Amino acid sequence: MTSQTIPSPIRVRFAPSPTGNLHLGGARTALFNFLFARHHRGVFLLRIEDTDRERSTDSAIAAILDGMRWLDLTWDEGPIYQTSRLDRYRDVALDLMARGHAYRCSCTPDELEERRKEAQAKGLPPRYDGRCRDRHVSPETPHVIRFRNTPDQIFAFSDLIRGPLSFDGNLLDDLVILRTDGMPTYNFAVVVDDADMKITHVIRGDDHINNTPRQIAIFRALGAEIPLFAHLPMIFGSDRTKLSKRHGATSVMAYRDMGYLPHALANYLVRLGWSHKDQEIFSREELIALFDLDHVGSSPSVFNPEKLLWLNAHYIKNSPDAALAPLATELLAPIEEPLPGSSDPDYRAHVMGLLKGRARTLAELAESSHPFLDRALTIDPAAREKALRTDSIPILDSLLTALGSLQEWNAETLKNVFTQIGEAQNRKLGDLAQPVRVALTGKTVSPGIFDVLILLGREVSLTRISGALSELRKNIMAPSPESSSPRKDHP
RNA sequence: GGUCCCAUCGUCUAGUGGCCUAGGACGCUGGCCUCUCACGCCGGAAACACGGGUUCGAACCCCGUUGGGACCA
Repeated sequence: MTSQTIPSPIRVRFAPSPTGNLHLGGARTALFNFLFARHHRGVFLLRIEDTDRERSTDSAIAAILDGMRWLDLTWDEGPIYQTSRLDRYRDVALDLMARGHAYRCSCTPDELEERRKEAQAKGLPPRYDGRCRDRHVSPETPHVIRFRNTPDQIFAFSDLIRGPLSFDGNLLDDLVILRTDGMPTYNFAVVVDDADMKITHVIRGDDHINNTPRQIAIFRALGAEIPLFAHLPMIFGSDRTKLSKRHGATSVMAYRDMGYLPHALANYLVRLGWSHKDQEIFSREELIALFDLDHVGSSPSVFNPEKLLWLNAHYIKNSPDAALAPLATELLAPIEEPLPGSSDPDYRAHVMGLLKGRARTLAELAESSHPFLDRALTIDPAAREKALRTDSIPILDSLLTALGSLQEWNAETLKNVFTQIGEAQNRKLGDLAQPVRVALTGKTVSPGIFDVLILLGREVSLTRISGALSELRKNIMAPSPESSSPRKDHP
């Protein structure tokens, strides 16, 4: 709403519960908060909501921080741990009680459960009946502290994404704010924190929409400034239910391990819900310059791994070769015997330059670079079947001889050799290139054949071609099966 | 069950009453390029959930229906 004044400076927060990895939905919420803060030159703070001691773990905290760092979502304040603020929650609860906004309740869980069942049996909503509201409960008896809900209140607010929303306060019951063990409940801790931390905009998942009226009630009782709310729609899996492991990897770090670039993921995530005209590709700077809440949509979106893959391929293609090399190296399968010179950064960058155009992930990039780094070559059986057949013997044989006597090993001389032999044997370039490609790389797919020959160099190229040749000849000598029958295994 | 949210191609979305015989992107698909695979380029199929209003005019505003979803229990 343009009529609302935007407080300045803007302060936002990302407040995950450390019960698992940073997942895609959380990452997008963090990203939106981050971009909003940067765009408005505000403050982005990170708060760890770890009051659920049963489910919170240190490893989850570490995983969330790792995910945030990997995505380069730097926070300005925090991480602030709710468990370090327990005294504060208790003080506020006591203060609320002193001012009549809260009261002690000694109803036991069993009693509550029994009354809930009764109410349901009578067709009544299963709410707390307010039994302890005006009863004196001594601080010595085990008790919780409940918030005293004021009747006949209307909770109306204008969601920055959805517009005006209103809730009937009579439907709210007296929620517990402090448990028997002194731990604050979720809605209470959030409000105390947001008030204390002077949060101006609460940007969070819309699974919290129904919590908002209760939270506003507490803000009011506290006499605190009520922040503006922006509820982001959910991210669904392909079956339009909440994204979960069933839909594939959901943790941000799993995408790193699969060879995704952090900015590719960020670019993908930001377009889930937010848009800027027809633009799909955004640099980080553009995102900060362009992002705002007014173009965030209100309907849920379905996670589409194919599009993420496309974006990742785009960013790989546009990354500097030298930057790619160390990233791909992390995902590289073990090398048996390094090719001479293959650890040289310039050589590695050169390999990346030739391969990055056809890789969609860093993992694919690593996989396709293996033949250029390891002397030991694994030939893909399907590739062998397709391109290394008996009729490629004369081709490889002449090529080997001609290449072996070459004075200069460069694109021009290599091309000449292929052209001459092609003409002599009445074969097209493709007929020659494919067997050579498989002999050199073990795959039917590779960069241009002359690029491969040059990259590998004379010695390795000739060795691999003659290796393939003798392998073929061995097969033809053996009591060979028909060409259509399964290939014999090689020792 | 109660409360709340949502609804444009399969998917992400543009669209804020006339510019819409609805645009872009992923995916799919036909072709070009070509030593393979990609990239790139050119083309194609593909959507305003339904019904009522409001209006000279509705994808856009209102109501309802249907369908999804979330939260609480």
